[in-house]
Amino acid sequence: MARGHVVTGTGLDRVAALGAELVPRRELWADVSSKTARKLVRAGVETFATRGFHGTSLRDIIAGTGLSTAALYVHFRSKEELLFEISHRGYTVSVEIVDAASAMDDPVEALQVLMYAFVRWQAEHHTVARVVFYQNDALNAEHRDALLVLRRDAERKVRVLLRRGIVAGAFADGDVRGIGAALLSLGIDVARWYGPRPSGSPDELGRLYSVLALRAVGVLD
Amino acid sequence: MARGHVVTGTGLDRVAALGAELVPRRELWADVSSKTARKLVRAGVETFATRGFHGTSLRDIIAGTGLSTAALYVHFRSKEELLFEISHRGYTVSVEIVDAASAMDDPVEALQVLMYAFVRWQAEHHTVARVVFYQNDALNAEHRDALLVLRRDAERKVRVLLRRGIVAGAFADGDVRGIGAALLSLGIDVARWYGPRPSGSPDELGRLYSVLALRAVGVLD
DNA sequence: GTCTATAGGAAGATAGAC
DNA sequence: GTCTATCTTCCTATAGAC
Repeated sequence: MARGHVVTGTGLDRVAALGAELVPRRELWADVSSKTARKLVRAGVETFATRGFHGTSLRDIIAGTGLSTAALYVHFRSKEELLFEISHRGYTVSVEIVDAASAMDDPVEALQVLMYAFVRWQAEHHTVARVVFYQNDALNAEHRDALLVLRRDAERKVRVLLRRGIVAGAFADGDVRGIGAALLSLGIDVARWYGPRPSGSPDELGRLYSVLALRAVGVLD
Repeated sequence: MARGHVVTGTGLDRVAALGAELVPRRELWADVSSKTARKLVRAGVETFATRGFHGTSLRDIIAGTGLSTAALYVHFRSKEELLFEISHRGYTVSVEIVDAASAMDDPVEALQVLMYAFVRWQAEHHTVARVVFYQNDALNAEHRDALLVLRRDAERKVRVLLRRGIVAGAFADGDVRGIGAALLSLGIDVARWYGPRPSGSPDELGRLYSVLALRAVGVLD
């Protein structure tokens, strides 16, 4: 590539190292109440991701778990609540990544690390992410609203970071709302297309997207 | 903004004018065989977009059309075929936009016009686009494969354009496959978030994204 | 081409035994 | 906490009259 430190890679190793720290390594479903509930959550993720919430029956979910459909109701109030459990966890992770990256001093580095960590997580957990970001319409109003709060929070924090970069003279002045939305959009959409035969590893994708993020904000180098 | 002709807007009016010509103005469902079939297609678009294919019943579709569920089977072999009719049209439009833009001489202008036209179409027809790009899993294997051919075609043509820009010395050398995917990803995802209360008009969004496309390829200016 | 009526099956959720 | 059995509702698709 041609343009300065943005793409020569020296900085990218550092971004990848810092970003990798922000990607939660703890078992994703550690907070789920019981072992059986976790089994159902994992089965729900797989089936919801491939057939969608409405395309998935209880019998699809329990297939392979050795459980009955009735067992689900011991651990969740409904099929919809199982979906919410999954979605809420995903949104929480996203907000945590945005928070941790935003806490960094240098806005340039913060933006790169944010994008790297988010995209890497989306790629590594693309099955989970597909459910988290593409099945919101199947939730009831209360649950949908709860996630909307988290989403708005993440969006706002990205805009704050962008403004910080502009004030610091690191990013070009511009449409903060539009560019912020585009950056998150880019990251979320990874879950849609990143499939079983991906064109690059989560790390490689994170590196590329961290560069694209800098270019999008018109980093002045 | 700060960096040269890319963002100062002089060129953007020209991009918008050229791009607007590529956005099909013909009635989207003009090719659908009969008036009643068109009515069903339109109803299908609305319901599939809000509740998804599997979340939509035949009774949801026909509600408000004055037709019965049986009427649908006169015009389509199944609910799935109705979805395919919609999806196929959307993919066709996308390929047409990519084709028309790719035919332009200057790769910089071609890329901008491509992004402008595609994003503007996605925003203007976000209801249709939601169905086209987010319900493919509900199609049968044969229909899914037919769309995959069109999708691959569009992806390949975008990569050809990117390489043309690199060879011409207009774009920075780089990860053509990854950046091409990211550009399409950015455009497609508009359909997911562009809702009833959008933050900008389709034209404004197209302009912004045409600038982001240039930045993504590292236009050397 | 449209309707009413319905077949035939699968859906989400619950009852009650263990 | 888990099961089997089942309730009730809703689903896609078809039959047959007009």
